[in-house]
This record gives sequence, structure tokens and C-alpha cells, in this order.
Amino acid sequence: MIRLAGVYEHQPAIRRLASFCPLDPVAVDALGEAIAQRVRVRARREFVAEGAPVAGPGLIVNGWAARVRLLPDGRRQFLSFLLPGDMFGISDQPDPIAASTVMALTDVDHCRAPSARNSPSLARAYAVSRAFDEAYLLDHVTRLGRLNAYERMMSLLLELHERLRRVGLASENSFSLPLTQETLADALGLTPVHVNRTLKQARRNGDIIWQAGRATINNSALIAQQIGRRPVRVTQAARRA
Amino acid sequence: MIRLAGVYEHQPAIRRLASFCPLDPVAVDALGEAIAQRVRVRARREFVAEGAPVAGPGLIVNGWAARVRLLPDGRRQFLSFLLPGDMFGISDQPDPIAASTVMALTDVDHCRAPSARNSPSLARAYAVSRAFDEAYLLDHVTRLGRLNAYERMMSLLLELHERLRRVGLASENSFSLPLTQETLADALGLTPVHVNRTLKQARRNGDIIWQAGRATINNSALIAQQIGRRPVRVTQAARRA
DNA sequence: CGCGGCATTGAACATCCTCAATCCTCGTGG
DNA sequence: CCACGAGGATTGAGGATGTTCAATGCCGCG
Repeated sequence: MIRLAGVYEHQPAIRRLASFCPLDPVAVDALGEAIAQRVRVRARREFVAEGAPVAGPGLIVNGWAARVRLLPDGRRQFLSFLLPGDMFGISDQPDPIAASTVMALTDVDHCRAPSARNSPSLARAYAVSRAFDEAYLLDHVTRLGRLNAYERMMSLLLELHERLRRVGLASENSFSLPLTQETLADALGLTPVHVNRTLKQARRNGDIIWQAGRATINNSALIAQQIGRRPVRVTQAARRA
Repeated sequence: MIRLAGVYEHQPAIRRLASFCPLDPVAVDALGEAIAQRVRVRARREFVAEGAPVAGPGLIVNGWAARVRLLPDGRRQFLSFLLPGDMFGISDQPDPIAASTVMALTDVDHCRAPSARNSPSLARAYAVSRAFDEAYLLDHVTRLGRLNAYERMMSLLLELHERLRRVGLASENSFSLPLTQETLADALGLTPVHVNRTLKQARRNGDIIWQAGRATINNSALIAQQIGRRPVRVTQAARRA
């Protein structure tokens, strides 16, 4: 199909989809064009509202966002993080409504996801993308239901690292982590105070370093094994792009 | 399209799909035929194995099953319940592998889900079905992350009631609930002991009755409001079939 | 009658939460 | 250049929620 050239090589959205299925030129062009039309959302702004009609599928070009549920009494639960290259608002239905609010955690650039009608490879990449989203969501259910605070934290950090590596935004064992402890708490079903203590413990154990917005995981293979985590897989074929 | 006639009226799988989108005769026939080929799985048997290639999408004809994740140390988390009429193993991908194990909780009859290639209405019903599954899964994440034991319990019971009503397997405020407290515990991220105490409390409050495998929810509207639950919706159009 | 699976209960304990204070960092205005 | 203020991180003390361990009860079935 195509060996990603020039600018696209560093475009997370294209890189991620291409890692799922080699993209044909039609797809790459369509993605490049969509990305050129990206719009910016400020941190903390919500750009998809739960219950509202879905505008169509979107792509995160840059920055971090999250899908979130808000309870009437103010409690908040992050359902998943949306990293550069991730998709949101996909649906086969004719008149879908958003199943969750989507909120920018940092400044975010996003664009619409181009139709896959003229590109089988793109359609397939979308399908794999969706399968990954579902698999990570199931991991998250397990995380919240059956892991303790420490395990939840490490499990999430490992997931984020795994996903960022896929799009070239993480090194072997470290990555930019632009989240507050409060955000982490609302993702992990904990309080900010307890997140703080859990992180303190993790630092003391030498499992992680987190400073100046950058997280490092020491010995991730060992930690993954301790908490029973394996990399997410969704297809029988290739496990690495 | 078609007004469900005769035997199909009481066939949960058909009834559920038809509630999402009026089915054309081709779809009803295909479903009837698939259901005729159903196979039985004994309680406690696993009939989809996590990580194994997916055989193709399936339909629950009868009985209760659940998607489950097993941790290496024996901990268990149920990801979702599969009720009569529910689907499992759907994927757009060419070579998908199962994202989770599926286990029969009671004796279960299931069949393959017929291809939607020759029926636009069936394709649409599948799409809506999938949207519901996703929405309920997001609810479950919120349940585990941000609700306490009592809220989790009531929230799950309300969900089950809502879903069983859709397929005609629940009355106004009661339904058959063939689960053990241990199963409930593994769905709610609690211990069996605490599930028992939570149920005791709920009975004492007069919120539920649960005996001989049948659960009754008193005043479900009030309870739903107290725990901030609203019926799940996934489409702009019709809210009831 | 006795066994197996599930439900129920008590007591002690661990994990995580709440409340509240303090600290730190960084950007802004004087 | 420094004081100030705001948002986030950190810590302590006490308490609530849920767990663990172990015993007992219940009920259907062979």
C-alpha cells in the first residue's frame, strides 16, 4: 500500500490508523485533508454533549480529551481518555446521540473523520480502531471493579504508555502525562487525596517517576506481570506495525 | 414492514431487534431460521474464550450468560450480562479475536446471528443493538467507578429490568433473576458477603423483594431518581417500540 | 439422611474517604 | 523585582465503607 512519507509520519492520527491497516493513498489524502481542517478546543471545554445528536465521527489530532459521565450530584467518571490519533463519535446508526460527553483535558485539535466509503483500507482501520476502543473499555471495567488503588494506577499508566507508543508519542519507558491528580482520580474511581498517596507509594517503590508533566515507568514488564496485565490485542494477525 | 405474528411475538431475540427497527420479512425469516438451529450450553460452561478467534456474531435465544474477565489470581469481573435476545461477538473486523470470555450463567440456548447483507432493516437493528450494548457498558463503568454498593445494586437491577421489559420478560415491576449473590458480586465489584448485606438493607428499606429467583422493585421511578439513573437512549428517534 | 451449594451472620480489619490545613509553583500586576 | 492569588499537590487525623475469615443456617436432591 504505502510507506508513510514526510509530514504524515509524525501525524498521530494517520500513524495510528496505519498501524491497524496499511492505508491506501486515497485514505491518506482524505485524512490529510480532514486534519488540515482541524479546529481547536480549549482545555476544560466540552465539545460533544451527552444526549445530543452526534455530528459525525471525529479524530483527535492533538492534545488529550476524555469521555465523561456526570452524575446529578456532581460526581464524575471518566470513561476513557482520547489521545492524539484516537477517534470518537463512531456509530453505524442513522440518528445516533452521544453516549457520553467529551471534554478537552488540554487544548485539543480535532477534525472530522473522513468517510471510509472510498477506501476499504480506511474502513478496515476504523473497524480495528473501534475494536481497540472496546477492548480498552473492557479493561477499564475490570480495573474499576477488581483492582485496588495501586493496581488501578499502574494499569492505567501502562495502558496510556502502550497507546502513546503506538502513535510515536512515548519513548521506551516514559511519556508526557498532562493530567492533574484530580482527573486521574475521576478516571480511577478514587479521590484525589488517595491518588496522591498512591502515587507517593509508587514513587517510593521505584515503580514510577512523575515530574514536570512527564511520567516514567520503571520495569514496566515486571509491573504488568504483577498486576496481571497483558497488552491489548484485537486481531489474530500482526501484533505490531 | 411487519407486525410480528404468531410464534415470533414471544421470541426475545426477534422482539428485541424489532424494537430497534421494524424488521422486513427477510430479516424475520433469517432470524427464525437461525433460532431453529440453536444450540444449548449448560450453566457454568464457557462458550466463547477470550483471545480465541471469534466464530461470528451470536444471539442469545434463551437463558442468561455473561461476558467475563478472569485475572491470573482468580479474581473475576463480569463485564455485562447477556439476556435473551442479546447479541455477542459482533465485529466489523476480518479476523477478530474475542475481547472477553462468555459464560453461561443458566442453561443457555444460542444461535449464530444471521448476516444482515440482504436486509437493511436487520443491519440497522444490529447497529442499534450495538449502540445499546456500548451505552450499557458505559453505565457499568460509571457504576463501578462512582457509585457505592447500594447504588450499584439498585442501578444494576434497574438496568436488568429495563432490558428484560424490552423483550417481554418482565412485568411492570418484577422479573426473574436467576443469579447467585456471588455472581452479582463479581458484576458489581463487591464481595458476596457485602452483596448479601446490601440486599438485606434494600429489603429492609422496602426497595426490593427477591425470593425464589424473582426480583421485585418497588417504586423504581423514585429509586432511579435517587441514584441519578435515566433509561438508556441511543437514538434521536422513537424511545419505545 | 447426608451432602453440596448458596445465603446469612458476627467480629476484626483494611482500604479508601472526608475534612481541613499547608505547601508549592507559576503567572500577573504593582 | 517582589507580593499576591489561584490551582494543584501534599499531609495529617479521624471515620465510613467494604473486606476477610469463619461459623451457621437453609434447602433441594440423590
